[in-house]
Amino acid sequence: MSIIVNNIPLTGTRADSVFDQIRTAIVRGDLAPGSKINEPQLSKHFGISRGPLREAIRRLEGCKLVEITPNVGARVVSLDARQAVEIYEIREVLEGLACGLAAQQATAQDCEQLRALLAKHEREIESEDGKVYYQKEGDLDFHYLIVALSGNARLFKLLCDELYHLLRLYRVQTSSQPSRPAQAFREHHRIVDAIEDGDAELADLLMRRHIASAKATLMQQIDEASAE
Amino acid sequence: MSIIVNNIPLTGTRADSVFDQIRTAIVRGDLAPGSKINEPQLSKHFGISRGPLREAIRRLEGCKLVEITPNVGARVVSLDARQAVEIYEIREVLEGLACGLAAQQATAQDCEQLRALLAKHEREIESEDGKVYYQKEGDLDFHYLIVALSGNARLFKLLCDELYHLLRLYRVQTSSQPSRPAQAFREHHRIVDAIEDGDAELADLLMRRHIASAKATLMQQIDEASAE
DNA sequence: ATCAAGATTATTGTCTACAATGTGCAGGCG
DNA sequence: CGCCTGCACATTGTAGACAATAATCTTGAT
Repeated sequence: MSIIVNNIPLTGTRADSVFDQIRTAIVRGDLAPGSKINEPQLSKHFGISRGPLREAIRRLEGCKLVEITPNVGARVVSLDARQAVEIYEIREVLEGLACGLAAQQATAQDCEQLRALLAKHEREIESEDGKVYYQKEGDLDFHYLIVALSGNARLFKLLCDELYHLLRLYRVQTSSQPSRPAQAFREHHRIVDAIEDGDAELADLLMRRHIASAKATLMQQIDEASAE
Repeated sequence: MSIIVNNIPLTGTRADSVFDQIRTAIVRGDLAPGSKINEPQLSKHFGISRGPLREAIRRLEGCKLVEITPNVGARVVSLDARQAVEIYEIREVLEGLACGLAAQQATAQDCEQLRALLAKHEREIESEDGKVYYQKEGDLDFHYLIVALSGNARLFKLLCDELYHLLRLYRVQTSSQPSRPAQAFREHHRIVDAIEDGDAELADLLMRRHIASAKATLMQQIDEASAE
């Protein structure tokens, strides 16, 4: 008899389930960055023993979401601005690559899907105060889809299973809300244009610029913070 | 009282030690790609219980060196040519980034170190049949140093703790020996030239080309193999 | 003879208990 | 008064035993 959550049967082990739950808790900010992970306490909270919990923690270490010190324990990672910039530098080139590959391989149907996604975002922006919503969820959708279209499975895992979680953690940690949604929306359209044209070089360039903008915004915030 | 091996005190836990040993065994080919990891057997071999061993395996999963199927077990990853190309695509842009950053930040002393490394490689090539040696060890040294000079710690970890191990695994798996050492040597020199000039854009470009050449060689081998 | 169903074995998943290490506090000494 | 020492506690690391699941083998029927 397997447990059912959200109509999805949990096929995995307890360790897998707890891994997911802790990861979500971390990226949502429920577990404060830098806070210590207490094994007896957490195992009691999830109703499992320390064995599977420790396995889950090791997997979280693989995702770079916790840092383990031997004989001391694990702590939730705390990203400073410098590290966030490092991640943006990496993301910039990786998503540029993904976008270029997507431009080479995307079918007409794929492009349609991209357009549909942008249209959906536009409706959301125009209706309710979608500005917050857009960059928070919609932006991610867009980037996910492009990376998926790249056809490079390892690239997808690297970006979607690791880097995006880390960036989300940073945003929650710093309570930074995404800015410039209107401009981002225009940039997204141009990126899709390039993909439709099969212009890999341009798609690469535009995506890099798109992310470089976000990086620049971040670095600007850092400068302002350090100025005062 | 801590155990001493090779004059280096083993500060970590048994799980850490076993993690290192298994990782080495995998990338050296001692554990065949695709082979199943038997927990009772391995734990007996290392003289530890299954608990720490399982933690080590979870960490190996984080490095992408093993794949775990719930209730079935872990297997050493087996990379096919397509996956190797995916890794090269990623490596290409990441090392391009690293090289560009290195060009921006390298001091005169850093450049000296790079030159010294190349000189050492040259001696090794000229003396014994260094052609094999060069690309096998020396090439890695060169790339390690450049990535270190980038100043991006996360990039260093990503490349040196993950991707390089995977590529080494692939080389062992396919028994592919590195080719074109002389050309690679020239390319290395030009890359250092660009770094010395602080020309980030050129350094980025040259490093990308350098790795793209290796990628092309790989893809050519794939084509030849599929042609017959 | 082949396939399927059941039983058996092996392996993974989990739990509990114990050992080893780190942490914090109290008391004594300079 | 401050600092060091040593004990007590908490937490992490490890081991072994048990439960659950998958893999294998046997057996029987068609």
